[in-house]
Amino acid sequence: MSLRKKKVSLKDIAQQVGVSTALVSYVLNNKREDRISKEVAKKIRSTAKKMNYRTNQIARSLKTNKTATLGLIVADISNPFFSQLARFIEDQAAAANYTVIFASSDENEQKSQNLINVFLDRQVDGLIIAPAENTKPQIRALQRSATPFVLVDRYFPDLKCSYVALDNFQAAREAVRHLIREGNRRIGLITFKTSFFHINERRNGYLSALREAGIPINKKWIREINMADPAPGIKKAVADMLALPTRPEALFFSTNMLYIQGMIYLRQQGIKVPDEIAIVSFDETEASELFDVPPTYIRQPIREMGQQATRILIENIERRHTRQVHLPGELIINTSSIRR
Amino acid sequence: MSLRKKKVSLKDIAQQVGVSTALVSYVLNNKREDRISKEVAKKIRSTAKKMNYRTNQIARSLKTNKTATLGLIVADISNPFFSQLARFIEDQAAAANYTVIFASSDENEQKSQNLINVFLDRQVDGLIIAPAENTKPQIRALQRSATPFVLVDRYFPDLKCSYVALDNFQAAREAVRHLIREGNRRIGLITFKTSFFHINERRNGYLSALREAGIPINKKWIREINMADPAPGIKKAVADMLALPTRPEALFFSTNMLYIQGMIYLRQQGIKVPDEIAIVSFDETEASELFDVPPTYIRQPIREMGQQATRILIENIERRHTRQVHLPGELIINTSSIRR
DNA sequence: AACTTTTGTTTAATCGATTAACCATTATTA
DNA sequence: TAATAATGGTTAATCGATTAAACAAAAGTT
Repeated sequence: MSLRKKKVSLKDIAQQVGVSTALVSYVLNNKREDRISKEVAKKIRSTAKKMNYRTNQIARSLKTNKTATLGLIVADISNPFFSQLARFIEDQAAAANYTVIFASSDENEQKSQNLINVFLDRQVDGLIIAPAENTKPQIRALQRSATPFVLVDRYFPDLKCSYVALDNFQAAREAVRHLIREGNRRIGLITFKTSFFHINERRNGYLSALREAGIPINKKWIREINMADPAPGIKKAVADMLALPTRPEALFFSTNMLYIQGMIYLRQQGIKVPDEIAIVSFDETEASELFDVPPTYIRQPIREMGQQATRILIENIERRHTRQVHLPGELIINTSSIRR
Repeated sequence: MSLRKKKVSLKDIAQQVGVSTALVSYVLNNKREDRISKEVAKKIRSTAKKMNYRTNQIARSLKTNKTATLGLIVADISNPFFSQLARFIEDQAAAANYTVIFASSDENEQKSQNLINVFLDRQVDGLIIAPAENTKPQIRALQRSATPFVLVDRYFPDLKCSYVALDNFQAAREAVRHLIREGNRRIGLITFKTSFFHINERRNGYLSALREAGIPINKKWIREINMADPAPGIKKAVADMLALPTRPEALFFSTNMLYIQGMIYLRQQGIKVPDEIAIVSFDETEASELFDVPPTYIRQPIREMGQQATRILIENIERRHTRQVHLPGELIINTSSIRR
């Protein structure tokens, strides 16, 4: 039930020491060190410490017009990909003396707009955004604002702004090429029905790999799952494919979530991977450990993605320019795609 | 390569409309509505909109001494328990017009102290903290500061401060009572070796349930895993117990992580759950779906935890007082603990 | 001795919004 | 009609830190 204690300000220290606030400010910020007597500096520092002084960042920000804060908006914080990404971004930002404040748009357009506004109101120095679906107009509006930003993981190809993303096309093509090299010709694709560019690039990579190998595209082997309630869709998609007269020998899942749900179903049905069907997917999670076969998958360079996005943003803040980065995925080959 | 545009301020609007900044402020904050002519108010609002004005929260905060921001420090954002918790806290805070800025201490003492400092420097109105191990001194110091805070999930019983946590003792006791009711008498415990009060309460609940049933405690059935690198420890603990001449008929895992790793091992060894060994654990994750038997577990009321913590904090901010809340866990009974 | 530098510090404006107190007008009332 | 109240607004101080510019005193230079 203690009364609210007032925080110590520069003024308090100045009074205590018997100098002006200006001097205190100079000392505590290590400015004009040549012009300040050692003893006074020492005294100021020690009283600041004694009085437990901490800079009021709000006041500093108002004057300097900098907050040393980056805003991070991820699409879904409950997705391990994003929580890892957030962590790397935080670390990289901290190394450059920035704090990250972050929030999740939960793949929701309205929430995304709110968050952008909240962050702008708080005068963040810059934004890192993994944009939710259909938020292109929001990003376009952001371009007209004063605040630097970088997209990450997802982007809009016709929007000229900075971003860091996986080269999804080449990653997916690599994955499917691998399946082809392993002797599979009937290769199914399970992906989301979406306007997301990055997801559709995965499909394009799949198609490209088939075409270059001269394998005809079979529409029955391509299934697009509704994002709203994917679980039953995935089950049905896999079931349908397995029931085809010419069933695929291999499946490419375009996201980890699709893969997990697909595997759960395959296991329920007692279908042996890779003997009856070979599998390649995206990303790793601790869940994969629970299936008996170690998965072949595309590993995204999450750390690098976070680091680059942060670095580019900070560069942007200090000196305006845009930069687009495509990072390569790495195909990690494991049992799930290799038949002996 | 556009030049940084200056943001629109109250002054700009005032000049445009030809009134004082005070008036603009009153209008935009809906204050003194009775004393302001409708037309002027309308004009101010429309020009504000036209000029795309957004309040500079930094300036407002400096004057009002409020940031409308809560700081949330979780122990490990990659843990789904915490990412869910974060989400509920965010929602609840948003409903009360607070923004949450959050960060993860990664169970690291030093990082925790840094984050507390960073948040205090930014003048958050209050803090919600899931404290890392050995951070009691930090929390004690926080008590002496001006900033209200609430602990969540974890707390220090000898520290008189607000917190919201599960009643871990009773939850664990309930779980073990259930195993006893199901006819098990040889019940093993796999837990962490830690100074965390909440984890040790789970052990106490286990002991209490055995005692009240008159079952003697067997130290060989209690294993404490090193938190630093748990996976091999868990494996060994389970293996050792299974190798005992009188092996337990049931196992109580005190955290979800222990449960997952334990199950992986049991599956590898081809041990049937619950026929050969009954299992009860803590928390649910999507991973549980991947084991064939639906788990019996203690469900924590995460939403309520987040909501209450937020509500109590905001109350704290507005009118100082402390409050301790213990929430009950709910035992969800499933196949993993029921032998037919 | 008169002038210039250097040294150590202070003054005061500023960032943008808030808000108590004040000031004109224009009704209203006695 | 004079005093009072209501109406619609403005003035100016303030939050706490930053920083260019000014200033006084001491030290150096010619």
